[in-house]
Amino acid sequence: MMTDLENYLQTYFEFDQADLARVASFFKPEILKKGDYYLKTGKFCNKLSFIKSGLLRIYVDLEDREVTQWICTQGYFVTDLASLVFASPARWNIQAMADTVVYTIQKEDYDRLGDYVPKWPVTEKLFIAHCFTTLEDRVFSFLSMTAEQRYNLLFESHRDIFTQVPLQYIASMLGMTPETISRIRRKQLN
Amino acid sequence: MMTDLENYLQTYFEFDQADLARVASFFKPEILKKGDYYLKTGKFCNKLSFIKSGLLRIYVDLEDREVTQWICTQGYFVTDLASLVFASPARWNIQAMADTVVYTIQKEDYDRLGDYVPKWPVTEKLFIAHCFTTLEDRVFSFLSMTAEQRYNLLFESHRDIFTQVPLQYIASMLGMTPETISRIRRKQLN
DNA sequence: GAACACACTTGACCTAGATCAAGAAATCAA
DNA sequence: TTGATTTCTTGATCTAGGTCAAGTGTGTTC
Repeated sequence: MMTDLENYLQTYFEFDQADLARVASFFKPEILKKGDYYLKTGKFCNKLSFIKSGLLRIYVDLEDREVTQWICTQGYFVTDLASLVFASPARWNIQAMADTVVYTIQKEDYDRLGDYVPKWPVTEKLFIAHCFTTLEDRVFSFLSMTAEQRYNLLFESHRDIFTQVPLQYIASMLGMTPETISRIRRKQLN
Repeated sequence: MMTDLENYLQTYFEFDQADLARVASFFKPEILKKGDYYLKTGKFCNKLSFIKSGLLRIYVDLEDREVTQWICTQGYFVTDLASLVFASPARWNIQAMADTVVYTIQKEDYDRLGDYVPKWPVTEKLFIAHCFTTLEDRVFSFLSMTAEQRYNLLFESHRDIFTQVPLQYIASMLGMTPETISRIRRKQLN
């Protein structure tokens, strides 16, 4: 029987069944209630998690407002990569927006995955490179698209976010205001 | 005697002298004249280069304009990571904006660096993670900063670009127009 | 089923930054 | 040196999207 996690790992990585099980075995379930923090700015992020259900918001507090950097949903990984990899203080807050279940691997296990699974280092590189590419696209969207185009792009690719998350957070991660999204929506109803 | 490349590798990576020389030995000089293309959209990027001198512009052609994604200067690496790592068609054009010398490693050697330098896979991961973090900051700048703030940030961190590159390209990579930069400059002279 | 808290919409107005057009400067070419 | 190009600045105007404020749902809670 395959867990969600193994199933997900398989779609991303070319592991055989044994490696799959080996990697997955290091992840332990962790439960977050709505409002709980997975990570707070300034702490060290010593874990990486796969989201089984629920959703997490990555954001930063500024003096006068907060900025949502991304919302992580079911089937994706979440961590503060810079903090995990470089052992630097976390830049982001990560908070559950609903009751959430994640599978978590601790940094000490994460750092030793390569000892157990020879393919791990290459796989990990591919994974991080994939994340890099995603961010490249996101930068490009700010350089080349209007608010409406960015909204449509997100809506097509992450429809699940829109059904579960208050508009203000979606707007923030798109670099616009909730009012603007509201107007885009009305316009699209003709 | 250390080459620029070895020197640079050393500042980023914790290689000993032997590994440094081993990695550097795979890089061969390549000369680009102003206007030459390092890479064109749709081709496969089968190399990674370190810029010894000169500068390269990464950009995309849209129907009605072009968008500059980044300008790479002396002392940095350049490639299309997605194309190199996933063997996908390049998304970007990369063109020399001045006579440029780079040290280039071919994909076949790059893919085998781990065989010669055991530390390579970990090092490479750290490097790509660092690039990821840089892009995260860039996304954040679009979510949280005004045109003037983004301009100042780039000016502080990459002053060399401003002395060598026409304004229109800098403006594009900042997501604003050349006129806006011109006005920001005047304002800052009081 | 009031009263309250949130989320979302809508309108009126405002502003950062874009667009367009015309000049200055600087750079290059011969 | 002079003309030709390209780059940069400046002004006038416009507009996408922001801000502010007032509704309108739609749950929740007691």
